[in-house]
Amino acid sequence: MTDMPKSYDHEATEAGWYARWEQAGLFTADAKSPKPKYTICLPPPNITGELHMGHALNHSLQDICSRYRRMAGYEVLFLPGMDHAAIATQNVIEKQLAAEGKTKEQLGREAFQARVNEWYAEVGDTIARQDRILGASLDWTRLRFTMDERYVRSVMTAFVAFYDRGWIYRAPRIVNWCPHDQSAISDLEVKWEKHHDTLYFIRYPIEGGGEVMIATVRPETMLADTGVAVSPTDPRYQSIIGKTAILPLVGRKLPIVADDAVEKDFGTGALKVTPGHDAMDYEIGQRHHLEVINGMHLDGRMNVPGLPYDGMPSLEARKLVVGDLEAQGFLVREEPYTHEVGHCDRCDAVIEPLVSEQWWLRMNKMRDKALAASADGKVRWHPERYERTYLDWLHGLRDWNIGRQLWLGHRVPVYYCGNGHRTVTVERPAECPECGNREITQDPDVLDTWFSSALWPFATLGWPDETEDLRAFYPNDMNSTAREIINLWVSRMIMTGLEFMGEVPFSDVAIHCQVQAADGRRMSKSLGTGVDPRVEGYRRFCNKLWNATRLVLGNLGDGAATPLPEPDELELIEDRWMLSRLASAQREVTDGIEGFEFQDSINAAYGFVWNEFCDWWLEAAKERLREGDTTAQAVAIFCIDNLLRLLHPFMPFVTEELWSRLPGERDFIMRAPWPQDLHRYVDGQAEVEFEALMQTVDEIRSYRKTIQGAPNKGGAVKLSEPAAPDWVQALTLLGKVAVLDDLPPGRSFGLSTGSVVFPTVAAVDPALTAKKKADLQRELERVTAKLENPEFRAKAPEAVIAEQEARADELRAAIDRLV
RNA sequence: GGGCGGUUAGCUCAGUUGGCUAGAGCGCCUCGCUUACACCGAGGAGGCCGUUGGUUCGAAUCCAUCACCGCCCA
Repeated sequence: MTDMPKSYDHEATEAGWYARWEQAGLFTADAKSPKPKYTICLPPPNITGELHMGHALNHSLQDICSRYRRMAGYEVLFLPGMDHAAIATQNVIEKQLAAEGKTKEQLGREAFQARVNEWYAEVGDTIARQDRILGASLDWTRLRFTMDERYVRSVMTAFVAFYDRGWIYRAPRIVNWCPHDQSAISDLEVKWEKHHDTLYFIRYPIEGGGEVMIATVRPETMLADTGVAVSPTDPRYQSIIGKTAILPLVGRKLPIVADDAVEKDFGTGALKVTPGHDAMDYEIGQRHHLEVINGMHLDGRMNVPGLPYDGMPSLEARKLVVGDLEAQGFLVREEPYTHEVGHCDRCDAVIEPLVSEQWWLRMNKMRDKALAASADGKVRWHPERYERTYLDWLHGLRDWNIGRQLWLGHRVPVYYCGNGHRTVTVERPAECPECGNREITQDPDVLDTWFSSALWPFATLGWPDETEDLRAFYPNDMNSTAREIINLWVSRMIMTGLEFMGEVPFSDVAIHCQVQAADGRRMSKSLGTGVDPRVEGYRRFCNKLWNATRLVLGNLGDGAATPLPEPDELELIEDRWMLSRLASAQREVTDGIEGFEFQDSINAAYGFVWNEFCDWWLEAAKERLREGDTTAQAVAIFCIDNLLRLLHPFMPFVTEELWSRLPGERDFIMRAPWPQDLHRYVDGQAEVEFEALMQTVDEIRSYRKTIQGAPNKGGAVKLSEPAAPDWVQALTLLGKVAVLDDLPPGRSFGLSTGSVVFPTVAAVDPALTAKKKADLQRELERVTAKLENPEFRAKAPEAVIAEQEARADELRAAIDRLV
């Protein structure tokens, strides 16, 4: 028969295929190919650990698109890569060191970097292995890492280009400071958490008499206060605007100013202004020319020389400050207070807003281009609603703090000579171009990791060099990402792509749902859910596919070469129906992929294979296959050939394995053309007729089950119309009945196409019949009521009315049959 | 505080422009080891589609309100 095992063994069959694909160079893109190009640059996973289920899903989605496009005739580049993820990696390594009782400072920069390199190598291998297990058809000959020499050069080039445009500048600003990482981080890297704190009410005396009460959750920051602000429309405070308050514990004079930013309803309506340690206060301070005092060191300890709190961690200082305020009579009361506190996304430390010198990138020009590109429809979002997320963020976009004070990352290409001249060049200068001084030092700051990621779609292809790859594969076609990455990454790629390449980096952005897929297996919601059930559903489906193929191959004999008959040569209703359904499945699967509705694709393919090909056609054609009927063989092979190709993007391994077992010379399935030209097999009449047959079979099966202790075969059917030979054959096999002209005695039931008799004396469960009848009658009443409503008749479309009338007739007939 | 999404069968979710007789997979119940598959086949049970209103001949689908959950951004 066949050498195929009885069930599909994933491990045995999958292990070899990836290596064979790779060896055959099937994933290697040819930049010289005359075919149309299709490019996806894989979002580079952070080299911080193994891939998780979100990656698996995302990589799979991109692989589906890549494999589909290859089969559809495109030259596909699916480019793999990894991201150095400076701040995240630094944290990972620091945690490892901490577990060993060490710190990075003890190690020193060089040893730390060596340790990081080891880590990159190890994790990089793991990630690549996982992608191979997943089956992702990535072009490993083009693997990129954001710390590769060439990539670093791209990053430096971009920095210098921005600098030369005058968009990069260094300035003090209030930033989100992570005291643990000792670095500024961007707004997007701050996560907000609810904290239960205390709101302290403190009175500040006013020069010349009186006082003003403020409320704060961070009393220690008052040591850096330089003003008091009230709302200009607050009647309570009109009289004190312009006066001067005296800062308790310190004695500093604080101008009292009026500013719209002050919320009258919060606290006392009077705000202590600490421009050095609060973003909003900083803005108020700018507007009123208040002094900026830096009250904190970069490690989070207080910087208040001359005061007893100097050098204390902030929380300790807070206690002491509150105690002193109380002792000196300035503290009025305390209230419990819940508010949102910023934490570092990477290390969870509480963020301290503070003023620091940073590198900034001016975004307004790039922002405007990105907005225009969106308005012109150059980038399409799937689902569409995410375009708004992108646009909203762009509209409120401010200059980007691209500097970080980390040990890891791309060091900014900014050099200073001994005389203090600044040079910004891709390569380290040997001497100062201005004064010839040879004492050159590089700025210690590194770049935000997203700065380098923003260049991904073209830096991976060799930019700034005009490489063959860059010409062939830019712009990319699709970018697939999780929605929380839209602003961090996608928006920035669009901006840099427009700026440096003059074109959007990709035409479509697919935002995948946050559904988790289990490691190592391609899956979707339609194949079951949850982690284990999913793997389970996928496994079952593979097995079903395996066995359907096994059945066909086991009965093939010598008839394998029979060509598929033309549509008008097909005699049997089930064959015509089957090929018509195949054409329809091809359409749905294709439309689903093209339209970024992958779920629809998978559903269509799954439903076709299981519920149509296996459950109906194979069951009806089994007998013919056993007898060596060459038409049945041809239809079977044709269907399997096509459905394997339709499934290949979703299930690369099992389809490749089964394809290789089909008769004839077989190249790799992933090089086979995508199924097409099936339209001529569409046969609406065959579908209607076969559906009637399926309904008849359903009725027979259902009646059989209502008879207590009924055998699962036997019985006789008489059709009301003269029986066509192909109906007789199909009914006999599917309904397990004899089709006769004269029914024998027995228990008789009405069918929509005739009647059926079972040779039994056993009783029919009366409760079952009664319930069925009641359901039908209730339904009939509803339909009748609708039809008797004159407004329905007057206003509903003709087709709907006709539909309801037909429905009523059907219900009446069904009720009659039950009697 | 602003924005977005979700709330449908025990679980996880589909339901396109309102016409639904509300579906799927898993789970559950009954029957069946029929020579592709028990990783299977057959039959079934199970839902006032989160709340309250509104528009409409007709609402899971449109509008409004509320409730709870989640995410993003301030």
